[in-house]
Amino acid sequence: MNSKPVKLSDIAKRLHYSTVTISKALRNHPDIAPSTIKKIKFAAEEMGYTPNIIARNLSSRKSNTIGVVVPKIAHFFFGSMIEEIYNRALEYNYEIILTVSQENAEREKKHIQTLMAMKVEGIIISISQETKNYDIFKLVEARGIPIVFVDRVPKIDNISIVSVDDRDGAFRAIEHAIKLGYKKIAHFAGYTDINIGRERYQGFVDAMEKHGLPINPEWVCHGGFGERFGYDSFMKLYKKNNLPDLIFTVTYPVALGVYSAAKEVGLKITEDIDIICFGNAKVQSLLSPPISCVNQPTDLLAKSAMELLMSKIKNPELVGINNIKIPTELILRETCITFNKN
Amino acid sequence: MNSKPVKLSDIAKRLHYSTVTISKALRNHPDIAPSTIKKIKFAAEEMGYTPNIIARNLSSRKSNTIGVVVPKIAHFFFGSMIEEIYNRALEYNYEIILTVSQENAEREKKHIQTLMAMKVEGIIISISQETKNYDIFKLVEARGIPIVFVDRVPKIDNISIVSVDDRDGAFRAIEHAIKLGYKKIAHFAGYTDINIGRERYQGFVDAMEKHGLPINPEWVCHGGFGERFGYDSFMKLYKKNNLPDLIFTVTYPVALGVYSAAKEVGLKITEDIDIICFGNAKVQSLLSPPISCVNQPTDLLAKSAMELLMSKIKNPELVGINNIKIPTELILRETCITFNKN
DNA sequence: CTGAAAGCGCTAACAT
DNA sequence: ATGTTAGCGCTTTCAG
Repeated sequence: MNSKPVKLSDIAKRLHYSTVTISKALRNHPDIAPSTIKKIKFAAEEMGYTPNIIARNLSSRKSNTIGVVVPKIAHFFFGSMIEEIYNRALEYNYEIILTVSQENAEREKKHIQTLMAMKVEGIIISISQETKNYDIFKLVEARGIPIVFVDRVPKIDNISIVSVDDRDGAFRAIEHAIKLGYKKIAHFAGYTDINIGRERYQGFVDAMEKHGLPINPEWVCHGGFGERFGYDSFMKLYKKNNLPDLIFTVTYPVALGVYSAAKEVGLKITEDIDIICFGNAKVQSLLSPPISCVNQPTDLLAKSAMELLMSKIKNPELVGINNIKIPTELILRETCITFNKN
Repeated sequence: MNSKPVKLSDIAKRLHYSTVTISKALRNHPDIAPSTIKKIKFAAEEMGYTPNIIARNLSSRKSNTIGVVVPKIAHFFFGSMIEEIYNRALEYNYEIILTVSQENAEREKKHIQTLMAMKVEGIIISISQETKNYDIFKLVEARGIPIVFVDRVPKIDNISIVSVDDRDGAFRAIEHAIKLGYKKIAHFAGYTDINIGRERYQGFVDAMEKHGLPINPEWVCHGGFGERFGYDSFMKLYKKNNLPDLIFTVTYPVALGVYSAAKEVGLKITEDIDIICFGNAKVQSLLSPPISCVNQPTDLLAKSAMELLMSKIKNPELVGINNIKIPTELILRETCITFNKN
């Protein structure tokens, strides 16, 4: 074992061709006669040739690779998006280098630098919840590397964005609740530094204002996008004996946190306190009660992001549409479907 | 914009050093005087130097990269494992190339070939549920590329494996159920071609036999590791009016499918039919009722796999321990905790 | 259709 | 402590 890899020159020697011919034949270059292509491919196969992609990339100045940066993996939303990005990449015949920031701005920056060093041809990124310095993104652009922001995007002009219509989605959820009769509505809002937090909060505000409802500052909580935040926020209000009738959470994990907390203190969701959230998950319908939500189609997000990135890679000059909004959909299950408080 | 990247020679020219000196300085090579290192690093930073990893890898014949192949991403078990692998890689200062087989043997093979072509220094893989031809794995070994199999492993001798003690875990779950009083126990077993299916099934059989319980062939279902399989299997038994008292599912997603199906036909879990599963998920405790399960510590699995792979990379000759069994843990929640049938 | 020459950007080995 | 030489394995001109 440990046979050293066969290279082009080995095949060339064996077949009495030049390495160039072998190289071209293996890539189906029209220069080469079909018959020789067949012969060469056969020999390559037989000899167990594996191309050295590193050498190829260096030589061709093309990596055929795109970089992806996400805050998390073990999270349904990102998991599905990544999966779909991988599926698309396969179609485009591109490799993916996936990196995970773990919601950490510094790691994120380091990953982006690595991706640049690896000469990725483009980047798809969903920024971390704590990213505030956008210099690195500008640097990427300055280097001429196309970058597409998905879902969580920085506030910079003239960048390519693929996102869900957060504001509208939140608005519709809240308006739906208000029409049901809800007035005491809380919003566990995450971070408003970042677009998804900001926009969803805005949608919430829009709906409340449109219907002349006051916003109770104590019921607008900030702090994160994960379960922990949902749990803590709920407990805070609970301990103050200041629970609303309905909680609108900025993400699905936050809602999960609320479920945990409610369960812990013995409060029944729907009867004692109702909930609706932004974001979806397959298991959501198995929660008890199944939660109603604003669905974000991850497949469409991923698909659009890939398409946009590819078109930017193909036509660096072309500007075109660079802010794609994917519509959301209000999925009603068993929460927030009737108002049954006092 | 689109300034072409600065390279070593650019810095060399500016500072009147050779490229070699620059190269060494940037890598903190002891050859270079600390003062020059500082000077060079400063200039590099100022000029916005980014190393070309592709060139570096080609030249040094070392990619500093390890390849990972998993069947799925949007699945709690794999998601957490991947996340942990990424965390570890960061510590070891290695890059990860993650690929997803989507439970497809052909894709898996293609990915492995790509990883080899990318000159990864090692591979961590959890094989697809339909992988039956193991030639490619032998080829990897023959090429001298260390490979570690995690959780889902092929049946080949003398390979490095990190897995949970599936048989024992399943045995304990079933024995627990039997002691509660359960006798009519079904097993939704997935595929027994693959180790996890085979071993868990064996554990089930062991426990049943030990306690002299008959195994009803109609209650041992095969077909997959996902929700669909759980749903379908349940429905099949339901329609035949042949439901057991307890279902033991081979994975967590399969249990999810059972929950869905039971809900759909109006059967209450625990009261009408009870369940326990292999595998865990964060949201599991939020299922209603929270499911009891055999927990597989993903962090430990990932950690051990990385450690094992790293030691194989460092010492290619060294054999040492190459079959690591991680113990499981029976987590009792609200299913399968009392026997309350007729 | 095929091949010879040159070089991608970097690093290892060996001078100096 | 710094530089010279050579080459990683491939692809891109450009000749023939």
